[in-house]
Amino acid sequence: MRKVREEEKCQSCPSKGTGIFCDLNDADLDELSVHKVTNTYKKGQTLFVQGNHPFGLYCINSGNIKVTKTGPDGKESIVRVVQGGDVLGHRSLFTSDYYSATATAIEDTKVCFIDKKFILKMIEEKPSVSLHVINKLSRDMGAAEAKLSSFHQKNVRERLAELLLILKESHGKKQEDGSTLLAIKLTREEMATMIGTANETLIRFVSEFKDEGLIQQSGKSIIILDEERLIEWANLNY
Amino acid sequence: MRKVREEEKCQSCPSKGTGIFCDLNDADLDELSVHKVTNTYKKGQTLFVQGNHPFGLYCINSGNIKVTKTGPDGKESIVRVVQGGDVLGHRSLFTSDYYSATATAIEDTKVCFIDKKFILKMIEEKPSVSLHVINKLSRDMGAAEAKLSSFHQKNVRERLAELLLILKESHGKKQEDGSTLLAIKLTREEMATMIGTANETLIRFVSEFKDEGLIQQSGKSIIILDEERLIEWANLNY
DNA sequence: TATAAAACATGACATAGGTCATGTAAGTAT
DNA sequence: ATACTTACATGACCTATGTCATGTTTTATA
Repeated sequence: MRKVREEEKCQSCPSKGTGIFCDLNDADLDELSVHKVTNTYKKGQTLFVQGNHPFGLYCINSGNIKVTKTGPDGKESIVRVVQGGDVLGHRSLFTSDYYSATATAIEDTKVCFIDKKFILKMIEEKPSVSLHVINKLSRDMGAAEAKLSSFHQKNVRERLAELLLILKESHGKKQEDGSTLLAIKLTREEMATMIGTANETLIRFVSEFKDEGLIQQSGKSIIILDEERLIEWANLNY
Repeated sequence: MRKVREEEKCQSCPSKGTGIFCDLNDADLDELSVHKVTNTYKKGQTLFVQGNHPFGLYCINSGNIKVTKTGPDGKESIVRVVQGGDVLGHRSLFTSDYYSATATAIEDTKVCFIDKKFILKMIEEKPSVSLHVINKLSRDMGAAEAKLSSFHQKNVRERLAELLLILKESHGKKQEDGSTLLAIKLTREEMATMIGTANETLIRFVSEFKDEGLIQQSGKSIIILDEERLIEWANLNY
């Protein structure tokens, strides 16, 4: 068995408890450790590109990554954001299609890569892994369909409030003063593409929310001050 | 073992070859037959309702079913259409959430119901089943994300062209004269909610497409006359 | 530190498409 | 066959939001 440095073992992965491999025992994790390689990506670097052929699964150790689709005119939309503990590239892997989206690091990230053959073997042999994959896909699918109906049923202001609440769930860090810091650095342009609007429009509403004391900025990040009122504005489904 | 009428066995299901159970052997199918019940739903009847608790998996034998999300104001959006051979209700089942959408028959349908316990056992024991579920979810997810980016990158006319092409893939029946009948009866209202627009707006563009000779109507259904030009108008990603 | 390049911000203006009103056609039930 | 409901269709109008222009601030780079 290949020698794996202690700090590169899956056992010491900070995302160990949350990912699709969280139910594996030590022996299985050892085997997994051997069949993966760990890479780092700096902000702006791409993990894979729309149209290319998949050859394995990405397992995020740390850092945020955006998944974008590029239209025929070159316009980019963020369809999903993944973070430490998530897997990435599973969709195209299991349909053996080309990647239908591009994954780009939005900050420095550490990512493990597991080759296709091994992950498929894992799926076949370890029900817990496939159940976790199904679970992950189901959740992502739920989020995607929720966004879809929002497009039809909500205006930009409501969708922005909703986005901020979603980011709070996924990236929120509670501060001492009770407010919540969104630990993800997105440009306004990027946020705009997440809710399908123009960046000028998004900026206007962000400013409105600031003026109304719902949010505030800390450098590039956003702090949520008044979640209650944000929930009201979001006009959530229930 | 419970007695199952021959015509209710999964072996004689018209969707047998396409669904998530397509790789099972006769013995497994026999067991599955015992653990399911077959129901029929008339047009307009609901299989399950947003907010309710899931207790099993629906496996569509025949007929089209719409999956809708209802907003806080009561407005309905179709997020997906499922047809014979598809499964339904798997998402909420595996996340053990409440149903996040409502499923309604848009024509008379025949549907099998498999209880939760048994389907989870199946997933654990039959890797082929879980792989097919993963595959199905991955495809649905791909479709959902494609729609998401369309919302941002395309206008209503383009989205309508795209919708017609998608329906052609899923429900198209080639005619002798080379045209393609969409074998699904959707109201204009329903089509409108599928692409996130108002029904008046949708009707205008459908009329435009008719005037331009791209499509024609056969009662409630649509016939695609000129796919080539429709593809051009859809402005597809590739 | 200076300079270039992104990102943020705001005003002016244009327009796609939503809303409302009204009418016709086509199913569905009595 | 007649009434009634639901779907389709089209015009008039309005508004949310996209686009363009311009300026400022922040961040990256030489």
